[in-house]
Amino acid sequence: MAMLQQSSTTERQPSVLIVDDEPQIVDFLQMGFAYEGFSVFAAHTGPEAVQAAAAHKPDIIILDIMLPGFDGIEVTRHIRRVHDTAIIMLTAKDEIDDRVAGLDVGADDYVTKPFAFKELMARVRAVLRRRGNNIGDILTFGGITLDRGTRVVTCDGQPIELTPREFDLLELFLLHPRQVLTRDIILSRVWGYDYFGDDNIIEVYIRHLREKLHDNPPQLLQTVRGIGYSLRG
Amino acid sequence: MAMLQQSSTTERQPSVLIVDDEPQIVDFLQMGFAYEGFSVFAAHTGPEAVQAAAAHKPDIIILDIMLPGFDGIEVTRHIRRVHDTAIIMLTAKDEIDDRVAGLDVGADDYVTKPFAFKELMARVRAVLRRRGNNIGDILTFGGITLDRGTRVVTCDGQPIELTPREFDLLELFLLHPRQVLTRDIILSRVWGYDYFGDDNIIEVYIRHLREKLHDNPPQLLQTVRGIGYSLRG
DNA sequence: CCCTAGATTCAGCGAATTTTCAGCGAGATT
DNA sequence: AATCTCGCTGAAAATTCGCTGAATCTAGGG
Repeated sequence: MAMLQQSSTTERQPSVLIVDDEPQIVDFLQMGFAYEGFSVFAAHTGPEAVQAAAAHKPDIIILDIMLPGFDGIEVTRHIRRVHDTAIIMLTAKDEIDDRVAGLDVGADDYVTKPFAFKELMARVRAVLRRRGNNIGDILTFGGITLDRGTRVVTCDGQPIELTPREFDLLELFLLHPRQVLTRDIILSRVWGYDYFGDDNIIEVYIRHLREKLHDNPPQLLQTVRGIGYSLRG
Repeated sequence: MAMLQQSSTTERQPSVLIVDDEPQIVDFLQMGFAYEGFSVFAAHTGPEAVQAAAAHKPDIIILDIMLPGFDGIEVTRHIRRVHDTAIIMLTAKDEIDDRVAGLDVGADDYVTKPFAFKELMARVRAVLRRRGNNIGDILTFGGITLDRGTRVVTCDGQPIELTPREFDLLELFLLHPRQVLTRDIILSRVWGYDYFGDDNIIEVYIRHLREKLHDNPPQLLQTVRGIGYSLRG
């Protein structure tokens, strides 16, 4: 899959430390967070995690509660002793008892495996927001403002009502302004990698956005014939 | 001196200024206050504190009495000369003599280190309440008032009877006004991490709240289709 | 044991949203 | 200019989603 470059207009890059002994999970999360504009650190064991937390002081830590030898609860205790980083725990469904302990120790939230990345991300934002760190919560470009917390979108100061799909699509463009997003990428990011429908759906939704953003003739959302679309000033 | 308080119809986030030269303490408090819904400012030195107090006019200041160079007592004098902000002093156990001086200068209360955050928070609420500013204990938004201490809720001045679940749900929304709360987050915050029931339960309780708050058609508790709900003006 | 308040489940309805589709027209290619 | 590709458009069809009213379940108090 093609790589996307993160917008350089973002204020500060938030950072995340991912701790899990399963490489698959780490990879999966790494891609997701990188895509969302986080700088990503990873650790596979408890001691590594504690060390990485101290070294990098990430904004948030995603921590599997089940780590061999030195589990998530221990790790949380160690980290919290030194630095107050936001922590979200990952737990399997059948480790419910562990969750309670996790929250007692001071995790800010927990997510049960299996989970959708989107949900994890929503919780990450909620936790960061609660701690007064609403990094990357508001996206702006050329008169458009999109608030991921309140889901309010404005165009030249006027609030705009968007459906969920429209919102996701616009969010994608705002995350990558000026870049040309191919149809493939748009489909997989907004409709999911397992979408098998007609790709005319993109044209339909681009039209909806253009209408609602009064982008006629198209200036903001430009067509790149044969490739895809691009958000320009 | 009249407090510079905003109109009571506005939902207002209480604010706190934390002044300590130990980053660990600052971080610890920051986390706690943010979690309790305060907006948090921090300063590490006396001059910084005076400046921040003037700039942000926080509802309350948590002030370590021992600051290098320019100590808490000086800071209190400076601040009090300009603005009548509530102040709680932090003192180490072996600086007890300082307490007297601290209270003379006009701190509203003091807490000795080490302390439990819960205790500090209780004193903060007490001080704010004593000053007729029971922010943080009482959540309000758009005509709704919710007292976390007495669990009394009023809507446009009229008391409203809520069941425990209804109360918890409304409290969650009042803690995050304007934010869109996803169904997942609502479920886990109000029903707990181990709730695996039907998520239609949320709709049922939203309906109850809307009825009791006379929110019909829905304005306060708005549906965000496909995502969740949001408390708006 | 019954009664009650509260919590939860459930199925059907209607509206909002998503998806499909066929025809049209602008650009590109020859 | 003829042809072809690809994106645009309007509208219909399919689907999802939240709302509702009522039934069921549960725990606690009399």
